[in-house]
Amino acid sequence: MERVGTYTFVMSTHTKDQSTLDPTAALNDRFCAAIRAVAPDLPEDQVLAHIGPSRQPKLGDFQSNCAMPIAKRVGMKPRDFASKIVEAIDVSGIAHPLSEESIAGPGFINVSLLPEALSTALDAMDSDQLGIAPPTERKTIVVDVCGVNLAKQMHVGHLRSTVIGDAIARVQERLGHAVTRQSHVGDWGLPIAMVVEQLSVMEDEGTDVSKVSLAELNAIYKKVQAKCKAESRALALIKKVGGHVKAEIELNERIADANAAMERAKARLVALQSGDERSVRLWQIIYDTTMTACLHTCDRLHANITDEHSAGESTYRDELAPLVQDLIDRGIAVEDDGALVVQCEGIKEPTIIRKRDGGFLYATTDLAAIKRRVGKLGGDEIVYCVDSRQGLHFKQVFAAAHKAGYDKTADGKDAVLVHAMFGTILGEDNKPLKSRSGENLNLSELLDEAVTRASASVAEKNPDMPASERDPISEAVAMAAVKYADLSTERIKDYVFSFDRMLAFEGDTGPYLLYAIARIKNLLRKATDKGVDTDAAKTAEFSLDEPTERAMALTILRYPSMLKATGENHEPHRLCGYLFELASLIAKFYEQCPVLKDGVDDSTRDGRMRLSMIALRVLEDGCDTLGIPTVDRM
RNA sequence: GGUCCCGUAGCUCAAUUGGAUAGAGCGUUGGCCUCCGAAGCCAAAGGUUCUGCGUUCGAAUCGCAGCGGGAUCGCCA
Repeated sequence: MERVGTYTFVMSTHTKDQSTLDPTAALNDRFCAAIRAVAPDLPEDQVLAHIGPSRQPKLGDFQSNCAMPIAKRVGMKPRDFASKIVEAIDVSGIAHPLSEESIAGPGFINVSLLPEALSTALDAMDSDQLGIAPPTERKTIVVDVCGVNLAKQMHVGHLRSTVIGDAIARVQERLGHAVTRQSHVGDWGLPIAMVVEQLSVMEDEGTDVSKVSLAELNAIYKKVQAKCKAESRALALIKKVGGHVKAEIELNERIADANAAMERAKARLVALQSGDERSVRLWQIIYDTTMTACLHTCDRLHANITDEHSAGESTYRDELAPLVQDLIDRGIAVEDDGALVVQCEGIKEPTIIRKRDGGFLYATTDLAAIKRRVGKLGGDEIVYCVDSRQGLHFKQVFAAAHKAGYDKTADGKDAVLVHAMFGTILGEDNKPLKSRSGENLNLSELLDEAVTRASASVAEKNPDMPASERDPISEAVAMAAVKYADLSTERIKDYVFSFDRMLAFEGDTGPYLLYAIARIKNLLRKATDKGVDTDAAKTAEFSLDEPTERAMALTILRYPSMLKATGENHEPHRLCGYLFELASLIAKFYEQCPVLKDGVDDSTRDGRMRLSMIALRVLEDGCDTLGIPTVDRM
């Protein structure tokens, strides 16, 4: 076994290792051997074959770009070097023999697979794992997802963290890593204390606060938030400009009210944090009400986020003081203008971990979270799927954690800390998506509208379908549409939310993927109805004569490396793009390569059925890996 | 002002991590349903990849400068 370039493979031909049957790995093997023969003095770490799918399908199935970089190293012209490679290489059993005609442009070497190599590779991939081998090194990856706040309904801002975060986690799971999701619930700050305070007032007035809904809590949250917000800036302005005395008195009264409310909230926070029984009971009501609704929405979104993944800020409460003390003791945290801060190299802004009044902050909790995630949870890599606006915050926290050594894993390595940031969801006006009144858009209402729209389309396409069958389909189609729209663009970019586009059911959308799946499933049902032995087709010889069939086969073979690339930088949009490409090929195949129609001989029929079945499985596996629900018919 | 992110077809987005003639979808124009689902397929038109310089066999991609847009910058979370 040796590791060359980016591929690990086995030389022996008699073992049934899947990697030997993967044409990319096999070609890599042969090219590297040829490179060594032509340039024996080349250092081993520069023996790179650069094999990839062909950029020009007319010229071949694969290409090697090895000639250009290596030719320079050995002082040859790229085309001359390519000629030597073509002369020296042995591609027997894999590809058509190479010649001068295989070389194009500055030195690209085009390779066309032998039909039997293609079907052998497909055959090797036709297993439960679809060609995805266990990782050479199984890592523990902690993914920070969702992150709702207590007493607040989920809004569009939580959509991306939940959908992308879950997809990132699923991809790593699919690649064979141990994944732990963590939802950093905002359950411990002053805002929550304000709501607790308000609930206690309501309870005193005779309200049964255990029956308060999340919507009501949300309203209370907004109300108390506004109440406590001192309008000192406005007052200063009036004083400066010289406003009416009456207005000034009125404003002063409001500020006094606000200050009083703030004082009560602070007192309540102290009571809550010191374990006051009534405060804790009221807090628990808020927690349960919020989380029940949140987890329901996650479930609806097919995001695998459950109670066990919730790790609220409150769970760190006993860890904060010792952590801060540790940082003081080791001289990592220093006092600055009354506050306690950590200064990190290369970052001008200090990370504040304790306020002048002794209170802890967002960064303090996140430091404790890193410590727990690396230490107790054993994370080798911690991925934060959080809004890009928190870029500086995570840069600071990561640097501070590193300075303190909280990122040291059990075997002494530094855990990889990644902020997998995402952009804002915009409205059609290119501004952050808000409701007409300027508030955050409620997520479950947004999903409801998607379902309503999907349902109308499903009903239109299937007038005779009973509602009992239509409803779950509409739900799945709507979620697929919303999720695909969120996942299919580069996550760092903002994107414009458009029901019309994502649910138009045309083109590059979630429903298009579902449609491709539904059509093949229908085809297989039809086959069974016609009395075709579908089990026999599962082991039939693949039909690969048509260009579309070959293209499908080559695309299917790319699945494992595509998944790997998706996991590398946590970029679900790569997998989306691939699945759309595969679905497009399926649609083309469906038009051009009849399976059950008259005039198709049995072996072609079975060979096409087998190709369809494996394509279907890749598509379903891909959707599942992204957390996109699928349907049998639509 | 400092820092970070973004700038690709009329619109919304890709581009296998530096590779060949920059690709899709929507929209536009024109074809294809007595034939496995037309939520589909085929074809056409549409580009100075914001600008300039640089790095090299080769740049949308890397570097520098500028322009335009967004975010963020000590006691909220």
